[in-house]
Amino acid sequence: MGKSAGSGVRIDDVARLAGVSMKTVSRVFNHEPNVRPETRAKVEVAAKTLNFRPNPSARSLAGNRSYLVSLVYDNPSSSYVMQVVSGVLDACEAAHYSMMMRPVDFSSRDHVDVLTDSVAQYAPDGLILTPPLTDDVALLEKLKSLNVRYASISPREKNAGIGARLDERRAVREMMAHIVSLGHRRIGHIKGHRDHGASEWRLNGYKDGLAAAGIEFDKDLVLSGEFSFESGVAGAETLLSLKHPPTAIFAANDDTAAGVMHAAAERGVRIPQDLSVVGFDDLPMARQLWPSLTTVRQASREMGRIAAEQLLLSIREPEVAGMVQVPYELVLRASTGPAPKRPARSR
Amino acid sequence: MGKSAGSGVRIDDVARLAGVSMKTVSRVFNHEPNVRPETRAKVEVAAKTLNFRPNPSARSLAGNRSYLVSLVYDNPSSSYVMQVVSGVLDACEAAHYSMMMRPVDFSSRDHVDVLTDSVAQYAPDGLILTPPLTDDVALLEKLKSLNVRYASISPREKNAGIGARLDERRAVREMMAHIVSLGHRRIGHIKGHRDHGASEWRLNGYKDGLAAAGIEFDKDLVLSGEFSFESGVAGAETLLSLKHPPTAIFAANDDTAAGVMHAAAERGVRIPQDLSVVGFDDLPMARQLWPSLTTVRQASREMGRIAAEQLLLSIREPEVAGMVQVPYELVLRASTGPAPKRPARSR
DNA sequence: CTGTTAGCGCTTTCAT
DNA sequence: ATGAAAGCGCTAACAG
Repeated sequence: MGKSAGSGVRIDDVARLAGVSMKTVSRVFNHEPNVRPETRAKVEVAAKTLNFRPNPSARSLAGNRSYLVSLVYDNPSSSYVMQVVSGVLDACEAAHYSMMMRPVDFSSRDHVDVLTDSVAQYAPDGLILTPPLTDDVALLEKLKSLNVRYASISPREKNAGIGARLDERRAVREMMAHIVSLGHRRIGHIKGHRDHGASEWRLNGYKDGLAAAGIEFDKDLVLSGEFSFESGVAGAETLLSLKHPPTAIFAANDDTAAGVMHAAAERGVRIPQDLSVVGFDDLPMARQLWPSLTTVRQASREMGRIAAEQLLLSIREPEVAGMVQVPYELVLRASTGPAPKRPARSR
Repeated sequence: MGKSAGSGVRIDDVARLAGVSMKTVSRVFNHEPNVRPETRAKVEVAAKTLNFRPNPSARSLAGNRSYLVSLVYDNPSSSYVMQVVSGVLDACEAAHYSMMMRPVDFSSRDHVDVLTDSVAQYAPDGLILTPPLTDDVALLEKLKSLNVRYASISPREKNAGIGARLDERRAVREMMAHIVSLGHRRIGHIKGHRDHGASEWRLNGYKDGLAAAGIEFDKDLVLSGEFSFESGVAGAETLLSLKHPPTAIFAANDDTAAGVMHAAAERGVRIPQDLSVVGFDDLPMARQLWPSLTTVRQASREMGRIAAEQLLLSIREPEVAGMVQVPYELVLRASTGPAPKRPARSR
């Protein structure tokens, strides 16, 4: 009950059993060089026999590092974050690190202080930043000045550093090619939240897709949004009320696409007969919508794992850590179909 | 960069400035009694001036406790867990504790060992258990034998202990009364996962509701499920294929309800004109389905916070901590309506 | 009510 | 390649 060590086994017990010094055991457990393989083996056997587990507090105190990674996120209810959590945990467990959760309200004025305090208090060995915190220049400056290491998931190009990203622009361009191949020429887009780099990449992918098909960009078909269900509803209502409404809508993410489908259903616009809808993310809900949603799969767990791996790697070998490209995948489901002869009309 | 203490201020710096001993500072920071109010004030001023933050590792090591709470959960992608996370963090921050995430695969054979290992390694001062781990008798026994404290969220009656729960049976009974008041007499139910106490409570609430309305229980209208979208689809397909299909379906949770709506849409069964659908949980998606889902709101964040509070309370005053009832709320939306003259039929 | 002393279990530094 | 001793920053046990 709250005993600091689960088992009462300490490092000198292991040392005694293995017939070496404490320091040697320590070396083995920290993967330090300068230990003869046979010595290492002896120690490992002894440790296993006694079921030794180094006490994290003692380790941190003596070693002056916390073996702690802090996952910094903004949206506290999203299932996206849970995916990332799983990935970060995967990496941490493998490296005998632990992870703490650090929610931070991006829109609040003092969010930099909140994070700074948290860093001061827990002294994590590094942070994992998720969007849009990855692009908060004030925050990044602060972290640099404090010499706090961090890895980013899907940061904007200019803030790259180390972490994991995905070529969203290219993914969307490919998806657009698919839509075009179904015969669509009037394709609407509802943008993501302006704080997110993803919004820009996806918009650019949309433009690329139009250009590749020789379709002129029509600003009336592009509406602002914020990655939310509500903005999908609002955007779809506007688009479907146009004199020449689009026959397909690319929503900046799955939540927005769900909103589009909601609005369409309410007006009696059939999907995909009257209107094709595309999202981005491939949340679990994408399969569950009716009709199921065509979207781009973003492997968030994978990205969490990779970002954490790069972070931990950067502690040992700062030079080799970097920004890793993660593959995407187009998931074609039932919300897309051939362009109708006549554009969508409310009934 | 991974310095153990954010600021280099230590307890004896504070002691010196306040003109007291280290131990007195320690007393103040741990809310121990036997400190004169004015001494306490002096210390607090000094600490604030120096911006002192106790080093967690040193605290844990010397105090033989970790100031750590472990959140144990099974479903690693659910947004339910994220809600609970937020609540637990709220409580932990207030008490200067930290939280670790401990995913555990309930269906895996060695999940008790996984958890035991985690406890041995990190020595959390307590665990927060979420369903269905709350009712894993082997696990609970193990924890008791190891003297590991825990609080449970929505455990079965017999495993109660301390934590937070909600009167789900009564909530469902009330919801059933609402459905009955709309004129429905043939009401189907798709059950939850059999490992979860919630499945039983919700089934019992369903039966209570029928009994209260003088409707005879019909076992053909009750199907097994597992809290998943898929089981909602399957259940609805069976129910809607019945010779006398129900005019309303109470799904054991929102995911299942989403599946029911999906299956209904596919068959051209209109909601709520032909079929009323009810869920349980009030996930964000409940608002986003079309039509929006009538359901029971379960305040998961609140429950997480309360469970953590009770856990922390039980460390200081084991006698006063207990199982706290959290209120529910019926959320009536668009998926329920008057019973049709004739039962739902596929078109 | 307050202070002194002796560790907590590990890693560091510096020898060897 | 290995070891001995000296702490890391805090709290427990005991004094006063």
